[in-house]
Amino acid sequence: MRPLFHPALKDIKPEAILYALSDPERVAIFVKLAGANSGGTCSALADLGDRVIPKSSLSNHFKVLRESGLVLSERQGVEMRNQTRCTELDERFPGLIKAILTAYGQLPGQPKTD
Amino acid sequence: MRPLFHPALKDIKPEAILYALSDPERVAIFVKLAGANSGGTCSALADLGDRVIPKSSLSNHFKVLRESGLVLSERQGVEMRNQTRCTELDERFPGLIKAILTAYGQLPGQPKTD
DNA sequence: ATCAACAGTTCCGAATTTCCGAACTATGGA
DNA sequence: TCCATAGTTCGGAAATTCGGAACTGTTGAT
Repeated sequence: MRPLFHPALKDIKPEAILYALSDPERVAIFVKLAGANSGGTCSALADLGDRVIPKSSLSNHFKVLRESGLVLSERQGVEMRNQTRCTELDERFPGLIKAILTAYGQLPGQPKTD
Repeated sequence: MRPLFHPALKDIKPEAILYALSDPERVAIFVKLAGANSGGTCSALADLGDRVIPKSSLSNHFKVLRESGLVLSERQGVEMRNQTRCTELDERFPGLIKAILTAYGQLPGQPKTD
């Protein structure tokens, strides 16, 4: 297994962020991670309620999230610990993540007003 | 030629906005439109400096921008007048467009601090 | 040490999407 | 009417996405 790639903060591209978050499944995953109710493992995030994401697809989603700079993944024993890079990201792209999650009506702790 | 489709404000989906603006060429077009230095016609926006977008591709870009709700197009004689729907959009998704354009370092009248 | 179980990745083929040249359509002017 | 211009649609090659099956790496049990 080749080592997981994470871009340095300065190398994070807005187009990659927008692309990654233009898929509602990935948004759902990212939001759950940001909420951090789960342990941040992949399999804990597979269940979307209406559908269970196949694991190869899930692995792909995480790859996209990771390589866009949205998520940090590190192996911990047999499983993968994932966390968002929100704090860093907000430094590089102020307000971006918040505005996106708000648009999706998914900003944690903020009820949908829609 | 079938009539051009524009979504109603309430039907605009964040995923469509993000997808549309995850392509740097479309962002460049959108920024030029927002700046409105050009007349807003398609052909006036084809020249990106480093490359001229082929017209079928340009037409496709406008379709994506239009159907995502970012742009309003109306025929005026032989040409097409395009304008952004920024004001409406900011009502529906507060701060989103601004945050995205800032991330791209392309907010009109705002120099890149990068 | 070997084996089994499990989390996640990689491989690869089918289906979908993107890209763009060529053909086409609509409008206005000579 | 015929031509020029602005943009759309068509169609096929190339690239991307999706997901099942096979694989890898780690842990725990025997």
